[in-house]
This record gives sequence, C-alpha cells and structure tokens, in this order.
Amino acid sequence: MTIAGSILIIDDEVQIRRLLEITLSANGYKISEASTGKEGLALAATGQPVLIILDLGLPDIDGLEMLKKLREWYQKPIIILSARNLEEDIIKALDYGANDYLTKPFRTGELLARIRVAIRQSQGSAGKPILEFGLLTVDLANHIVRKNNETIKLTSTEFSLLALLAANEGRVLTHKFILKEVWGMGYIEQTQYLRVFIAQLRKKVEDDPAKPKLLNTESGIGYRFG
Amino acid sequence: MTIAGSILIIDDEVQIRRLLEITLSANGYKISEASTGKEGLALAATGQPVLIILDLGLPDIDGLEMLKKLREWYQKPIIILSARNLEEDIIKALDYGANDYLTKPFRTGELLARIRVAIRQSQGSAGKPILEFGLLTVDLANHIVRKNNETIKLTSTEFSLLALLAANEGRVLTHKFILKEVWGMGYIEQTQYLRVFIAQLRKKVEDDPAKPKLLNTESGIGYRFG
DNA sequence: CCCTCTCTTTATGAAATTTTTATATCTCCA
DNA sequence: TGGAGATATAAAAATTTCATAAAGAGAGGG
Repeated sequence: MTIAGSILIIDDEVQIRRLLEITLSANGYKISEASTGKEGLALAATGQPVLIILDLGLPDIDGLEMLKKLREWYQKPIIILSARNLEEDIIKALDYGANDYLTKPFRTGELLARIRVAIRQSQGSAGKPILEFGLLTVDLANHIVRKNNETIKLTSTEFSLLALLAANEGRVLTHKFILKEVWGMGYIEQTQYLRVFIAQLRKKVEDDPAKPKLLNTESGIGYRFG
Repeated sequence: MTIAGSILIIDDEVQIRRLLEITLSANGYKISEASTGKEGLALAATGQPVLIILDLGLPDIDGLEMLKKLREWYQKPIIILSARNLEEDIIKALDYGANDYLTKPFRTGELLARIRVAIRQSQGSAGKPILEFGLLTVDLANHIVRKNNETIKLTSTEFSLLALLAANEGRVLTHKFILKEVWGMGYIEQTQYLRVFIAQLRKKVEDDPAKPKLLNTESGIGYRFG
C-alpha cells in the first residue's frame, strides 16, 4: 500500500489531499495519504516516506503534539500546512522541528519548490566511505573494520551499529534513534538489545572493554562514539 | 550569550539592515553587513558566515545572479528577503539554491525561527544551537557542556536543568516553571529537588560554587542564569 | 542431521542516577 | 537581634539503568 520513497500527506480535508495528490504525482512523486493523526503516525512508521506534509489542524491529535511525536524518531523533512497564520503558531511549529510552514491557501508551485529545497537538503551530507579513528578504521562501503591493521570480524548487526555511531562521532544518539536505525521502527523499545550489542562491540573494538574510549554510554540518554 | 558564527546581511536598505542588526544581535548572533552585491560577495568569502540573509533587490547585481555566484562555493544556508511576492520569483530563488524565502514586510519572530531551522539543518541533522557564555558552552543537540574546553559530565536531569536556564539567560524562572519543564507537571511542588540539583550543577559548573556567577538564586521566586 | 553462527531472551550483579532525609546556613523583617 | 521561612549541601536510601554472561531459538551450510 505504501511505497518507500514516497511523500506522506497527513490532512483531514479531502479536497486538499486530492489537490496534493494530483500536483505531486504529476511531478513524479509517489504519495501516500492519511486523514487522521493516528493513521499518519502509522504510515510514517511503516512507509518510510522521504518527506511528510502535515496539516496542523487534525481532528484527533493536536498538531504540535503530532509534530513532537514524529520528531522522536523521524528525521526527514516535515513541511507544515496550516490555515493559521499567527506568527506564534509558525514559530512554535518551526521550533518543534518543522522544516517549513505554509499557510492555506498555498500556491502549488511554491509548495513544489519548497519540497525540492527540503529534499535536496535532507540528501545533503553523504558521509565518507571510510572513517578513521586512530587505530580503528570503518569502511562503510565494504563492511570492513580494522584495528591495528587487522580486520575484525563483525556480524551485520554489529557493523550497522558501529557504523551508525562512528558516522556520528561526538554526537549523542538516543536509544530510540539507534534502535530505529539499526533494527527498525518495531524495536524502538528494545533497549536491552542495544546493551547486549554494545557489550559485544566493546569486546571486539575496545582495548579495555571495561573502560571504553570509543563506545561511551550516556546514561539515561543513549550512546556516543568517541 | 552568543551563538557561534556570524550572520551576513546583504541588503541595500539601511532601515532593514538596522532592524536586522538589532533583532539578531539581541538574540545572540554576531553579524556582518553589506549594502551592495559586490561587498556582499567579498564579505561572504572572507567572513565565513554561518548563514546569509540576502535581499534580491540589490542595486549593482541582479538578485538571482548573486545567488548563483554565492552558490558556486558557499554551502551554508541562504535566506532570501524580497519585496516581490510573485510565485515565479519565489520558485526561481528556491531552485537556484536558496533555503527559504520571506517577503517584506516580514515578521521578525518568524525570521528568527526560520534562521534557527536553517542553521540546525546545516549543522548535521539534529543540531540545535550551541550556547556560549564566556568559558562555558552548552551544546544542546549533543548533550555536551564544556568549561575551559574540558567537557563536563552531567546527568540527563542536570543537563535539562542547565539547558533550560541557559536558554533563558538573564530571565528569572520560577520554581514551578522549572519543575514543570524539567520534571513534568506532577512535580510542581518538589522544590527540594530543584535545590539539590542546583547545588550539584554549581559544584560542576561554577568556579566557586559558594559564590555562583551563573546559577543565581532569586529568593522566594526561582533561579536566574547569568 | 549436526554443527556453527547469529540473534533473541533471561538472569544477575554493578554502576549510575534520582529521591529522600538530615542538618547547616542564609535572608528578611519585626 | 532573634526567629521564621527559605535555601544549600552532604550523605543515605531507593530506584533506575547498564554490563555481561549464558541459555534458548532459528537459519543455513556441509
């Protein structure tokens, strides 16, 4: 029903959905639609949309709450459509993680241009193929990890986890974010998996697994590489 | 508080420059200004601004040409300010590499929010601003606090508390407000929590915890940062 | 079919953090 | 100046979170 790489439209007004459906598909985008917040959250989780167009005036969930919920795990662009044009609303939505905010009625050409902006930004940084950290190198393309010039054998889950952390050196990644990226949306609460795999990685990667220098834990939040 | 990096304003109208200068510096941004396209290009090259605010109606260079020239080498966000509200102009500017487009007259609060969006996107996916207070820096996105360039270890509650106070530098926040924001609605009466955590923070953050300079108490009301 | 490899669960002790308690100190005003 | 209410701080207790080993489950290869 939903196809990866699509744009998800969450709006309760059928005319708007129809208009967007026509406009967007005429411009080569695949689309999926939801008319309620609940449905929208479900589709966002399962459909892996590259961008979400969100109406703030949904019947079942407060718009800002919806935005907050999405941003707990969804990093790609969210463009707000709203009938409200109060500065206060716009500021709040943008600060809650929206990428752009258009008021209804909107111009379709402008919306398309703003979608292009959002998408080109989200595709911006394509990381380096090989990451180096002193004696440790992580070759993302070839799934090879070396320590002191010897290759280390990692399972594919272990590699995904290490690659994710290494690619975000210095940043704290939350449990939920890591679980979503490595295991998928359905595993967002399985914090214990993470602990088990971090322990395994430390055994293989750290000089002294009991005193980790690369895989640091941020208690109550998540993990940080480096 | 200052937010790292400067914003370059390129606009020929002196009133606009003055307005932006006041608004932006009041919000902790360093700024530089240019009144012509030529001057703007020079400053963009030498000043390494983190963001450019560009007026499309410059006297010496066509706005779109200017944008094109900048985008040949400048990757950070460019926000367009323009008197023109034609859809065609907006689309062109966005497709030429602008990150956002506001029409004059604009609302300053909204502009500030859109600047925050642009900056957080250019700083890797989830980057909120980095707050600086002399020798103390608070990196909101990465949960990192540095003092004299050494990272200080804070628990997640300690960090939330510090971040809240720091983000509201100079303002007095009441006990109830802080408790509501950091612990949640149900903890509004737990003033003692606050005292305990403020004491812990002072031990970690202040030079002399007994004579706090950053975490000040407003007896009977609450606390104030700075 | 058995062996190996990996992922998933479960169990347990350790560590970190939060909450509670206790006591000392400060501040303001009568 | 004295006392009441507010604040600071240390330290103990309780709770939560984390690390790790190990057992169970499932898949795939020989």
